[in-house]
Amino acid sequence: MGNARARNGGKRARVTLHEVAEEAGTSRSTASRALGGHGYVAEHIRQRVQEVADRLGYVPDVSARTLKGRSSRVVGLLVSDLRNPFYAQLAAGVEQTLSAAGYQVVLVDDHGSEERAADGARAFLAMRADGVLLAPVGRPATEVLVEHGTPVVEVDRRSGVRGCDAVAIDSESGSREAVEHLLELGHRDIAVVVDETKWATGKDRLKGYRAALRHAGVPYSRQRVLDLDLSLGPAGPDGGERDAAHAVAALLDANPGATALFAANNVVAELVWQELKRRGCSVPGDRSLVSFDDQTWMHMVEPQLTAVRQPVYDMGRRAAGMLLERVERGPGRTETHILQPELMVRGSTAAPRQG
Amino acid sequence: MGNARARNGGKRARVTLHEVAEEAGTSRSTASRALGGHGYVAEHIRQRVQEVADRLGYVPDVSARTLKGRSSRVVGLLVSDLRNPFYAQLAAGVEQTLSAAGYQVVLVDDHGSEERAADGARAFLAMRADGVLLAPVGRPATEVLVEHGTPVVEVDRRSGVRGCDAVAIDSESGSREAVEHLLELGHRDIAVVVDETKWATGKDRLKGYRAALRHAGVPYSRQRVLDLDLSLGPAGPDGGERDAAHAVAALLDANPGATALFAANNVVAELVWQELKRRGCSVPGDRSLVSFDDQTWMHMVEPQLTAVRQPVYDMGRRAAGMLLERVERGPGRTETHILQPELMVRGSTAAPRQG
DNA sequence: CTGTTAGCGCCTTCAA
DNA sequence: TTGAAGGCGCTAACAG
Repeated sequence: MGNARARNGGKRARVTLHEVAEEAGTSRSTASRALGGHGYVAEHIRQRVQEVADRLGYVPDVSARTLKGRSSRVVGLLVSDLRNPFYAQLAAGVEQTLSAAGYQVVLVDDHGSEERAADGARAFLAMRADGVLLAPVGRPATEVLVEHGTPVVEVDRRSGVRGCDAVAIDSESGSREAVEHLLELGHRDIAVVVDETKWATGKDRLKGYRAALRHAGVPYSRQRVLDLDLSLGPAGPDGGERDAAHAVAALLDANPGATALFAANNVVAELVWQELKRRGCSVPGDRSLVSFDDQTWMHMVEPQLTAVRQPVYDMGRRAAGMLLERVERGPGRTETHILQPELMVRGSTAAPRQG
Repeated sequence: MGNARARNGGKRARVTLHEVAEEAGTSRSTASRALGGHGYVAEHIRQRVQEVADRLGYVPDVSARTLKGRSSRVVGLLVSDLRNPFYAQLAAGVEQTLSAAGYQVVLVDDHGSEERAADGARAFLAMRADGVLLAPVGRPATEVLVEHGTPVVEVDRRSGVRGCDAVAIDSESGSREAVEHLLELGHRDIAVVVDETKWATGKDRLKGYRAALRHAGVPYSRQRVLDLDLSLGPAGPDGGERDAAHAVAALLDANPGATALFAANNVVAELVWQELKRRGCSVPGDRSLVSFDDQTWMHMVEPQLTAVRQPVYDMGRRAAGMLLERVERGPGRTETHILQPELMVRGSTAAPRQG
């Protein structure tokens, strides 16, 4: 079936609508209508054309279609690190919704680099993407797209650029809840490891941490805060991870009295967990640990980690859905959907020893 | 910078080469040459055109370029489940290599469905993708592509379709090594959980298991084999997982004497591990466990899992590299690269109790 | 109901 | 060194 004649080593010209029409004995327009299902076409003609197309293995050329002015049926997706399960789940959700709607997903991984993100945005523009979903790293990418009138939905993070929709998780309340849980258990000296506090989710998570402390009347101390910059670290393989591990160790050394730790994302949580394990620190005996973002390993380790669960896959689906709506409906009031995370209390948190 | 005049709510026509040429006072051809850097153009003209293009926020239209006959600079990537860290890593490696070479990656997740894979393949064809990377699910997808002369590199699995390159991990020797490790420890009753033995990697992994047994003179029994079909399970969320968990439980019940378990991929390993934990079975005390495919959680749990490590990210990079070569060089003898996995012996395997 | 015509935006001969 | 012309494959008017 579909025996496209495979000649001269597979580099033969593709079957075009012209050939299908010729073979079916009609004009190209008629053939186009027949295959596209628009306009009037005699049923027997429609069938004949369809049959010829199948026999010849005809596949319409989207570039021609796109050029002609219709939509490209392409959506760009820009994430920061596919190896991070968070982004993988996000991408999976996005792909799911988009492919169900007949869109193609063009994937770009910016590795946390603003320039790569902007390059990706330009590539989407060049492809005439109908819309773009991105977890912003700086403003340029979003700016370029919005300026050119491409619908954008920001996911997880927000660049602050006006004119785009967004879907995010309530980082502040999620982390506040996590820290309040620790406070309720009696912890007063709570250290925190964040990634990129200057903007993005890290900022809000730190805010939530501070809010919880303030609310409980516990003084805030910068010394308890470690701000990593994982995504922007040295390009070398694991170059940044080493440094990060050292930094975590230093944080623990500097805060021997800290009875609890709050890790602001899954990567950071892994680092902290490894370091605690490495130094034989018992959890939750010596220190309690909470993570923001719940990943597989967290409920497989012993003790299981208390974590703030984010509906990541759903967030991806949701964002893709918003984008499709925007693409259909055209410009209008932009919206931001905030999803609520959920604290999963498990074994890694308990009352401090000498509480 | 790049102040593309954002008019009428962002749906204005894009800046075209025509406008750039007009604004710069040249013909379109000259403008094209100036921006493309081909052919003769007076230097001052080139600069002026460039400047105008930047000012107007001109972005060349790839559909037009593609239509004109040049390459689309698009590569298709078809995987079976982005939420599986294996595929996420693979995709990350692919994206890395491809984007560095200036290609765009179109991502399709087929969820293990042959039809969706074939649909994806047709979409790649329609986009005139320069090449496609895929972890095959059945033959149709690869067939369609190869018939139409699109270069294909199969990754991890092989469809058996002739005319495409491939990169895979030596599943048979990897699993053989894993099982030999168990045999050396003194295990004789080794149960195995595989995914999709009928073809794909599961088949080879089972082969490796049998080869190891045969070599050691240990009889093979079908009763010790559980063949799951995770990817083809019911579409519903976790519908398949439930059944799978029960099946694993049944396997354990049916083989109370099994002192060791071999899980043929990371998903299966997770199921097995969960079930062992659920029934309070001590590892490696009561049962040893080895996994094929080493994922993060395996060296975070206690005891750490002995696992066959696959260079997944590298496999992705490698496959993408092969594809680019094939795209450049054109048709020729197809190649298959087999990468060697590595057994990481850790705490989940030990001599059987009454050995 | 069907065919003719006219581009979409770009690049690439071919003349000038 | 530059411009004019043609066409990639498709579709949307508009006649017939």
